[in-house]
Amino acid sequence: MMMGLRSSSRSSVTCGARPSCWAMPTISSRPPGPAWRQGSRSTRMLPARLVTPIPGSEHLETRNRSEAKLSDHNMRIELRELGSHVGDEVVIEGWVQTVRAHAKVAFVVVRDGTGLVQAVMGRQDVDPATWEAATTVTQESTLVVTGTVRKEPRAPGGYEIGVSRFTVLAPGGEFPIQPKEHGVDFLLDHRHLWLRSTQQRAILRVRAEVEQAIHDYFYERGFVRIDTPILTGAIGESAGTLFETDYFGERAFLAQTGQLYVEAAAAAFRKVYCFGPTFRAEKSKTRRHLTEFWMLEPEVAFADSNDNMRLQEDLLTYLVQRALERCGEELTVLERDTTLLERVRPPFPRVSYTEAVARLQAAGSSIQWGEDLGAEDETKLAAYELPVFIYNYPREAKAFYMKENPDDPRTVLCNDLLAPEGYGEIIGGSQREDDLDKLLARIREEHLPEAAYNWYLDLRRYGTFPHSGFGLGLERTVAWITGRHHVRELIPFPRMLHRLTP
RNA sequence: UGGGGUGUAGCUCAAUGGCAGAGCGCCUGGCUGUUAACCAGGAAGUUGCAGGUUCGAGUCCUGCCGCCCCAGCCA
Repeated sequence: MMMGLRSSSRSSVTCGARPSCWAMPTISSRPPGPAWRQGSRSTRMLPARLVTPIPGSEHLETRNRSEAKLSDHNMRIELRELGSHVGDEVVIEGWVQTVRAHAKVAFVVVRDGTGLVQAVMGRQDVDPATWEAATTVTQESTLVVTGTVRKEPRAPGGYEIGVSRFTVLAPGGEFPIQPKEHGVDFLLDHRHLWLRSTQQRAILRVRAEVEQAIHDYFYERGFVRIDTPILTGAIGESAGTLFETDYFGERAFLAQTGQLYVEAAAAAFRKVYCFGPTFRAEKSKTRRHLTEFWMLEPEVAFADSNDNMRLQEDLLTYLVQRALERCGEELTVLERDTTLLERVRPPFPRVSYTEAVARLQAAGSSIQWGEDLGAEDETKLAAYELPVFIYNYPREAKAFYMKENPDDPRTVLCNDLLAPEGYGEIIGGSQREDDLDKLLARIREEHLPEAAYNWYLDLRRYGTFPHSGFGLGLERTVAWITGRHHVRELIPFPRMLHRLTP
C-alpha cells in the first residue's frame, strides 16, 4: 500500500521452460520438457461455435476472398473449435509456428491465438503454386488456409487439416525469436514479438483470468468499483518515489496508490475497491519490482484488522481456485506444480510481528524488535504450505495512516501476506487510523505536509468510521500462481528501471 | 546506491596468451507422415568502448558503458 507516503550475469530468459522451439523461448537454463506440445487450448470452455461465413467477412482482402470460393459448407473457424468440425471443410487464419517440408509431404503448424493445428499437404494433392507457398513459407508468416479437419493422433493437439488452399497474406520475414533459448534482455527488447510464444501466452491468459476473477469476486459480494485518479497533486517528501510530471505548470505525480481515495469512497458505498496501474519511482532492481504495476485495493467500512485478514484469505483462495479451474492447460504449459496451490484454503497461518522476531532470533537471526523484516527473514517465515500473515508491526516501520494497536501502542493494526515458495509479500494491509487527533499527530510526526492531507483528514472530521483495506500486487500474485521467477513476465509490457520500450 | 557476475556471427554459446568456431535461424540441394524433422553445402565477425602489457590479446591490466543476479525500498 502506500507506505511510501511515510517518508518516504546475464541470464537467459526462460521464456519457457526449456530451451525449445521459439514458441516458447525460455530464459536458458531449464530442463527440456514437453510444454511446447501443449499448444492447443482444445475445447475447454468453448462456448457456442463462433462460425462466420467467409462471404460476410470484411477484413479479408478481395483477392483472398475471390481465391477462396467457398461452398455453403465452408466455414471460417477459430482453432479452439476445431474438435467440433471433424469432417468439415473450414477456413482458418493464423501465423506459422513451424514448417516441416519433405520431398512429397509438408507440415505447417499454424497458430491463430485460440489454438494450434497442423496443416498437411501431399505434393501431388495440391497445385504447384500451393506446394511452393507452403514449403517456402517462414515462421510467423500470416496465412489463410482452407482444408478438411480430421482426427489424427500423430498431430499435435490430435487434429489436423488436409490443405486444399494455402494463402500467404504476409511474409514472416526473418523472425527474431527462434526455436531456442534467448537472453532476457533480447527477449524484453522484443517483447512485442515475444508475446506470441506459447509460454508467454499462457502466462498472460492466467493474468487475464485472475483480473477477471477479481472483478467477479467483488461484484458478486456487492463491492462498488471505484476508479481512482492516476494524476495526483503534490504530497510532499515522498516525491522521491513518485514519477513527477507537469500539470499545466503545476507539479503533479503519477499515483502510487488509490488508497486515500477508496477510503473516501468507503464512506459512500461501504465496500469498494480500485484496481489499476500504480507507479513507483523507486530504483529497485529485483525480481519482485516493476516501476508500473497493477494493484488491487479494497477498502471496507466497519471492518477491523481481523475482518481484513479474513477478506484477504478468502479472496486469494478464490483467485487460486479460479486459476486452477480455468487455466489448467496454461499451468501445464508452464509446468507449474499445482499441488500446493490446491491446498490453498482459509484460514492462513497468522504470526504476529513480535512472535516472528522471536522465532527469527531463535533461528540465529540478528534482527532486533523494531526493525522491518528483510527478504531473507520473510522467506524463513513463509516456510508454510499456505500463505502466511505477519501482523501488527512496530509503528515506526509502517505508514502514518495505520491504526494504533490499543493492546500494544508500540504496534499498529496491520498485516503483510507472504506467499509460499519464496514469492514473498503479495499483500500489505491495515486498519486505518480513524481518530482525527491521532492521525494528525502521526502526520506531524512524519513531517508530512498537513495541507495536502486536509481532505483526507475531513474523512475523520465528518462521520469517522472504523475501516480497513489492503493492496494486492497483481504481478506478484500471478507470478506465484504461475510459478514464474520474475514479475517482468507477468505484465504484457513491463516498465522497469531503464526499460520504457516496447 | 552497495556486493557478485557478464559482454565473441541475427540469436545461444565455445575458443592454455598463438590461424575466431559450433548449434540455431537464413539461403541452396536431398528425403511420403514430420513432431524443435533429418542429411549435405553456403552466406554471415570492428570479440561492448578507450587505453596499456606482450613478438603476439577474445584471453592479462586500467578506466568507462551496458546488462544479469542478490540486497535495500515496497505490491
